[in-house]
Amino acid sequence: MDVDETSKPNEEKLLLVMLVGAPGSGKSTFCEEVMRSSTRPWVRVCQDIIKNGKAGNKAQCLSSAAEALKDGKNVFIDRCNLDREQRSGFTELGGPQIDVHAIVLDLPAKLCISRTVKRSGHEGNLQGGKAAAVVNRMLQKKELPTLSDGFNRITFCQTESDVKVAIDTYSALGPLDNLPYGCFGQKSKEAKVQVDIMKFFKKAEAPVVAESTENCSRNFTSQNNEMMDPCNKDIEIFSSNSDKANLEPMNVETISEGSTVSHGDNAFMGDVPTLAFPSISTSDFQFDHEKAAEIIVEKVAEFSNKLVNVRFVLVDLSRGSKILSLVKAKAAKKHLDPRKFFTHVGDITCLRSKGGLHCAVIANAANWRLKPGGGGVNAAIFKAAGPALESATKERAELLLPGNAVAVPLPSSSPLFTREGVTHVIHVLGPNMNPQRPDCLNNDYNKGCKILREAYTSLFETFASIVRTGTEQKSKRDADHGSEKSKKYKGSQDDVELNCTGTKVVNIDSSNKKSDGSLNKAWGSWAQALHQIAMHPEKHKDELLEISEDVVVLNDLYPKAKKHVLVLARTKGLDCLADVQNDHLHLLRRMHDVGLKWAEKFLHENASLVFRLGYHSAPSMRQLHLHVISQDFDSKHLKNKKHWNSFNTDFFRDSVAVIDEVSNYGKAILRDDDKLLSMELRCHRCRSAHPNIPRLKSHISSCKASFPTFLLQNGRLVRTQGEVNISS
DNA sequence: GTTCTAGAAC
DNA sequence: GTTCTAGAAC
Repeated sequence: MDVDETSKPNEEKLLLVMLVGAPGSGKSTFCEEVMRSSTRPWVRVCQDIIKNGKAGNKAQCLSSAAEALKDGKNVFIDRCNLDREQRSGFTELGGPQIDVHAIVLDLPAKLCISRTVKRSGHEGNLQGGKAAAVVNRMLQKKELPTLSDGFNRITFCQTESDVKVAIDTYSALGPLDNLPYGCFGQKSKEAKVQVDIMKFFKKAEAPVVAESTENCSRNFTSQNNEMMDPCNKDIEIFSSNSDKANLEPMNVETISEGSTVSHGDNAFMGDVPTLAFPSISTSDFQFDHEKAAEIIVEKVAEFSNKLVNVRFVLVDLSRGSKILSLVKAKAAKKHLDPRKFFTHVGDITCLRSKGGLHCAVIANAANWRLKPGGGGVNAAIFKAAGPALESATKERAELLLPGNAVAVPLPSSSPLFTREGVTHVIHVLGPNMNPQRPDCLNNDYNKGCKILREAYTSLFETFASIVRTGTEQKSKRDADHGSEKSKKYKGSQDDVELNCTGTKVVNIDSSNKKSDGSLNKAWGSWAQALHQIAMHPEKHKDELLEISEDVVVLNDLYPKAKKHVLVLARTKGLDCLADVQNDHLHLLRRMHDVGLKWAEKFLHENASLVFRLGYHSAPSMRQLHLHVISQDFDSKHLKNKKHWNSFNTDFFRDSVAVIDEVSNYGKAILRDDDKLLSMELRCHRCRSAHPNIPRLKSHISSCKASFPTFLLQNGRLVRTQGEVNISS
């Protein structure tokens, strides 16, 4: 308790009392209770109704408060006031005859949410699941008031009985009674945002219920509620204020074999999502250690600033490792927070069992084919993880380009999962300087450093995305998935093999087998429209925007955004992305150029649009077509989850990436996975999750967040100049 | 009661 | 791909 002696009793002073709390924390009730029994005259200034019963703004509240005080009334400021900005201005109303108090209703988020969701007809009109999202967002951004903000007295209430006491205190204040100055009500650690919010988002609830026994430790966020908010992940995780990271100090190298991470008094301390990673490219790939160490430290510094509540651990088997000592020295020099980044000597496959260090995510220095074996870390991880990792990897991707990373959720059958608590392995491929291996850069360190930076960026971003995604990445339940899948493609069960409706990521060996169309029986009658147009454009002149020898352009019949056109290849037998081979590179580039031209034309008409060009991994309509689609997704035709996810998950393959992959590997990487299309609905800008399509659409109609980094890279988005893309 | 999803038919 | 609709979710 921090009592200031300067308050004097028995002097007639007015009070300006600011309520601080999320919706549902009981601010209005507080005011009402006090006003009911107080002998002082009170005025409640409520932003939700200040404008003739409608919501007003802060300025109106300020002037209304000032007026009431001038009138000799005591004032409650009944609005959330959760951040400094919201509170600013009100303390200035205080003075010799006016004390300014704050009552912080810091009740459990769960309680606020359930109250807010339940209530109807509240003045702020925050109801239903949306309210849960709002409450969470507010609580994550909250900045508690301090005396230095200009308050004479602050009362913190963390329980309903605290609130009751405060109500009684203020109710009992007669006109001549004054309360002592200072801070009251012990404030413990920052309240955590409620995990229960997930219950408002159906999909997210499912894994918890259905897989709690099987997968309990996969959900590392269960011990870290702050990671769970699906509405505001970016703000939480990419927050730059790191004061939330209540991590215990942990010195570099204090964790070595046999040591145990202390759990301290912070419930989630022991389970801060941690990424263990080996040094990429310095072993078999013979990358220069000095340069690699520089890049590691640079990238860790960058990401540990961006990510709150996560840790990075560089792991190497040997104590005398050159790369470890280089990195340690550079990290110390750069004053990297040893709680967020440290090095560890030990086997990356036994971090918990032998090192006492729980890392939910480990990185693997993979090879481009994502195959086990070889040696070093790759062989060790595949061996330790068992065949489960191999099949799970196959399901996610079949090859990896240098500079890229791919996350693989580890099936619960894997020993790495059960023994070490590893939930994900992130395969990452760096540059290669070893002439014995593919893609040797021949000591071109300009290129090499660039790729290594990309590799770490991709690794850390993938890690961040796993942490953000929390429970949604659940392990594959091996048995039922495949059979389920074949049901979907009626009429084609017998040719599962090669066309783009095949079951999984396309097999590398399969790409050259098909092409004459004879194997392609998967297309229903309704799927032929584009094919017909491509074969006989002259019959469809009215519907077409452009006809040339190799492509035609048309408006999508059911546009999923304000602008949505298709660039349709006219090549016979080229039905989908899976059919694309090296020979089609020229066509792909041409389709991209035509698509760009149209995007630019639309941008000329409406500069606020943003376009993305790409292919569906498994299109519904026959005949290869490139989607050119504006990112507003403002369309009555966007009706269901599949519509959304087909444009906003990895199912959508950016044209630029496809061209890259085909030129490097002769084929495009496909993410033809039902799971992608049924993923929870997330805003493509701020990544917030939404329980259904109408809610999502209402959110995206006003979301102004900038696009996620990966979309800003490599020209994936097409927009008017001045809106800068990150080039990498 | 209304809203929303998801499966079947086309 | 869409439409229709039963029934689940709210």
